[in-house]
Amino acid sequence: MKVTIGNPKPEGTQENAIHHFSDNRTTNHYCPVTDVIDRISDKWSVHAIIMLGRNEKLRFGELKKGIQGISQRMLTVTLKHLEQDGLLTRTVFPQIPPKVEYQLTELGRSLLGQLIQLSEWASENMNHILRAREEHILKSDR
Amino acid sequence: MKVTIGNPKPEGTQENAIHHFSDNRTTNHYCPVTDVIDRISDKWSVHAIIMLGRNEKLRFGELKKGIQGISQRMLTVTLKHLEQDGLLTRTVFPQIPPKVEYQLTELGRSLLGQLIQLSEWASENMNHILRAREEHILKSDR
DNA sequence: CAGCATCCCGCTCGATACTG
DNA sequence: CAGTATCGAGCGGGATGCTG
Repeated sequence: MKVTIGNPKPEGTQENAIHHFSDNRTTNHYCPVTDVIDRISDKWSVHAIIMLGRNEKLRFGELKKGIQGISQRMLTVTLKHLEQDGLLTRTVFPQIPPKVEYQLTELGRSLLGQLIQLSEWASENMNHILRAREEHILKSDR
Repeated sequence: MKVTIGNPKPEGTQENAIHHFSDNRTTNHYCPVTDVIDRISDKWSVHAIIMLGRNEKLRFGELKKGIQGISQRMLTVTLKHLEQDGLLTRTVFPQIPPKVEYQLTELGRSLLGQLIQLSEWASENMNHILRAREEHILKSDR
């Protein structure tokens, strides 16, 4: 597997960490930001990370109960992805009935920090967005 | 339209801005974080915001060229959403041929700041994630 | 309890054609 | 140039049933 990190076509000046990232799948170039966005963009992943941020260790069933509305299938898939990305650990206790515990890694907690930042921004700015939406509805009515 | 901001079921203690947010669509409760995640999670929205963060003002065609791989349809939809949310402004110049300019609002630039944070985190931690993935591949091979 | 396998519906999105 | 309108394939993800 061969990857190139950074901007495929470095046109213009870019002072900060913003890359012009293109789709990782349709091109043979690779960009980190797209990848993280892909993870953040998965609603269930975010839910799972936040749950584990608040509880340290959780079992499969506990996560299922906590993440309201998630299907068993999606929880399985989500946890598998997060484990593959090294964001959480999966510990199996070989006993009957089986017991599996999930826990954020250091990397996972690091990402959690970012999500908290994001949620704080959301809380602070949501009223702006809601107002903008309502104004738009009014505008389209007349 | 009636919305309630915050946690539908305030179980346990939550010290910071993390809400246990449920799906805005399947429930009649509303939570700001889910809404912002929905926006962030839209890959094309992120591309558009970053493009406009680097260029101040852009026309439709310029955005289409800059955001590699986006279809004309999705660009239209994306820009409409972002405008409705008050993240960018759309200025029409009544002339032939028509000319439309898009520009981030203050709110949009504020969100851009968050995205930059995120991209910096991604750049710093991406190698961790990549390594985790490769190790997982090796593990599944044997 | 903690999953995996399968089926299948619905929505997203790309492709295409047309307009002011 | 900057869109709108329509259609159809693809697949994300829910429901269900079965295992160790």
